[in-house]
Amino acid sequence: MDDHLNRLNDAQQQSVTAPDGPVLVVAGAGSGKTRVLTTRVAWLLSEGHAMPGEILAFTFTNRAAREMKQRIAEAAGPGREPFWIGTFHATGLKILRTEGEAIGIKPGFSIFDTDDSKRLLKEVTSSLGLDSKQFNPSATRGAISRFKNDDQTPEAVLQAAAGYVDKKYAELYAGYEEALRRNNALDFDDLILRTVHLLEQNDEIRERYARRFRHVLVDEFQDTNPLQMVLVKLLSSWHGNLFAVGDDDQSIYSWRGARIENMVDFEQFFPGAAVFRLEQNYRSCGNILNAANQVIANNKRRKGKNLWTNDPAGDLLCEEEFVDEQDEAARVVDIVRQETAAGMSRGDVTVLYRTNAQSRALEDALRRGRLPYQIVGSLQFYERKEVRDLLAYLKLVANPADTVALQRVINTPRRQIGDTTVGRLLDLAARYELTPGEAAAETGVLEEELAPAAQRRVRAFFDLVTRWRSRASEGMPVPELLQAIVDDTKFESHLEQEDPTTAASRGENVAELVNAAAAFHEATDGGNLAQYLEQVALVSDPDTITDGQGTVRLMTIHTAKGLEFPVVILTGCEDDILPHINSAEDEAGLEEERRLFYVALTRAQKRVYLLHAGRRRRFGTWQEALPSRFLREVPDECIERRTLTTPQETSLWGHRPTGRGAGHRPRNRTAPPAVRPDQWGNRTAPAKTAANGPAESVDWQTDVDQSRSYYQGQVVTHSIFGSGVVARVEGAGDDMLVTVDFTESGRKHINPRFAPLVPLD
DNA sequence: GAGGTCGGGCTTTTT
DNA sequence: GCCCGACCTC
Repeated sequence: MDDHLNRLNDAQQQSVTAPDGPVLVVAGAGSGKTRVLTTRVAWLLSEGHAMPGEILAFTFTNRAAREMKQRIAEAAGPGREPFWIGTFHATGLKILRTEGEAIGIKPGFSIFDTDDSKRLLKEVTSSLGLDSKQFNPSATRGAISRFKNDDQTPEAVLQAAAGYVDKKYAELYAGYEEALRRNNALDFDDLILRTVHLLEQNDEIRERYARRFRHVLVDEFQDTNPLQMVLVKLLSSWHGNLFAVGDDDQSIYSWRGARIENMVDFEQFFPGAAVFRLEQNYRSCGNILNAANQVIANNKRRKGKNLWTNDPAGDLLCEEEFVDEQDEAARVVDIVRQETAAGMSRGDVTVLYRTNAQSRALEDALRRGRLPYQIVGSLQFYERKEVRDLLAYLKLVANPADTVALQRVINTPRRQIGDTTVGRLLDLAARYELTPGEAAAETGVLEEELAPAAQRRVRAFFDLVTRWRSRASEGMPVPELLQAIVDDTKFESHLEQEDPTTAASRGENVAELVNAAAAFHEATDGGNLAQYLEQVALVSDPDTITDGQGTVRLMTIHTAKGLEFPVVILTGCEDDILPHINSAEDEAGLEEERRLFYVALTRAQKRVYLLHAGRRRRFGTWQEALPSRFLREVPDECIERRTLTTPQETSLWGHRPTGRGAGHRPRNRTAPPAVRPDQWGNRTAPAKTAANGPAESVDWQTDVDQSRSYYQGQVVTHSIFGSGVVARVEGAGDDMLVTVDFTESGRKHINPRFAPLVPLD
């Protein structure tokens, strides 16, 4: 243990060994936050302050929980890791599974994810006679989520309702709660909300848990919402030992109800709290840290801190401007090649963006460039239709009351059971207060509304479900059950029939799902169906990040929080994207966007590229874009700026603000860049060598000379776009812009300095 | 009940 | 520019 303590700096040591009572550790980016948390737990254990079962730790992702467990095991020895380390949602669920009946939650309940909730809400909306366009389920779900996170009941919302819309939201909320109850389901927010209610309403249970947890620890405290705060208070109420770690500068979830005040006003919430500050950064080189510090200093609502490092200044940051998002994406491919040629592995390079929609152009370019990549988030494995369909079968097996799952699968694959039949079936079930399966099993019920053929088909379907259900209760392992469902439903031929072109890859996803279930079965030593579904419901994007060294990773800035990478490429550094157009109007929104930019910068250890384009496709139409205002907040001495602005180009894509860029250009023009000219000169050879070897290196000066020789009608190749004909050459030297009509990709504007154009003689 | 076509809306971030 | 849902026809 001493060994572990001695490796910490003073501030870290003091935090780790803080005496009982409330403790807040303000931990800047890269200041060893996780290390302090894990060492604190190991220290509590080794000093005899707590047994493993008496420690409760909250994280925001399963990945963080896993990492924490692992590190504690290293520090405290195997078998000593606490049992209660998990996300707020997983911990709430764990308590509800054992104690939920005290507040009327029936065993075997389902967890509804966002998609399930929206489907359910859609039904509720139309049953209230409302238009689901005006009250679209996404927006309604968001509103209900906010109500729940503020611990407001439907009745309270109704009382506070000012106008028509608010009143309808209250009705929808009430209807949605009722529908959840009928489906014996809880949504994400319920996992915390209901746990809070359970503990508030039941003195015995609250006391039992609060006494058990001698020490409660919370990671990413700046992201807690009011409800989570209440939960933390309840569970730490007996011993009063709360150890919270966070960074107000990294609070980026206010839209999800997070209250930065929980952290900023910590000492008011917990009088007598000890506060420690970690300001030494061990992650980023000096220039990156300097840039991040200067940017975040523009925020007014913060506790204020200044991160410092012993590390050298390192490379300058690079700002680069492109004509459009495709050029930007082509440059990303270029950078990856450059970095790998310089000794990085592809997994060391991470591409970040503000919105998921931006990933498309990047993916296209990476695919064309034959660079293996991994998208973390957006269309995740568990969001694919075929996967969700099969999971819905499992959900229905586990919870007969789950009508959302039922409607998903009753006619997938086709069973001649259409919307009319399903509607009648659900009506009957509701009328008799039975589950649809029970209604089908009852003699005489289906007969009331359904034609004989429909009765037969519905019964045949529930016969299948009942068979699977009894196998599950006999203890059939989840992977085998899943395989039985795939076989019994002839799922593979259903895929084939639905779309032959995608059947093969979707079939692989099915196989992958069975594999994943088998992995679960092994890892959990024969975990049951309910446990499997829980685990699947609570996976989040960051949980799926692998350490695969061979793939470039792409993700949103939100997803990247808490991670670090040697090289970060932040794309779309443009006003209306970062800061996002929907957040830029008020000061609070703008400050959160700035924190987002700050989070992106502070992920990087060695190098940062900040890319932006002059225009971008949005909803199929081009949209002009200006460089992000945050770029101007990065001090000139730590960044190398490469912008495209020349008079000629101004005419190319219409009105550009005059004067912008004038300050940067002389730096570029008068001399080769101050840093890494070798890297800027690196050029990737066209496709054939690019795929199998390191990039061919060309001297900077030679490259500039070579770039003078483009002429109209010349045939050239480009590593991404293939071959094409030069249509126009504008500018010269560093500012040259060549318009090329590519055979496959159409017209593109290329700056040969950024993207290699090789003449074909 | 199935399969096709058409039009509208979508893109902020997610446990 | 794409996806989903509404609507239409067989």
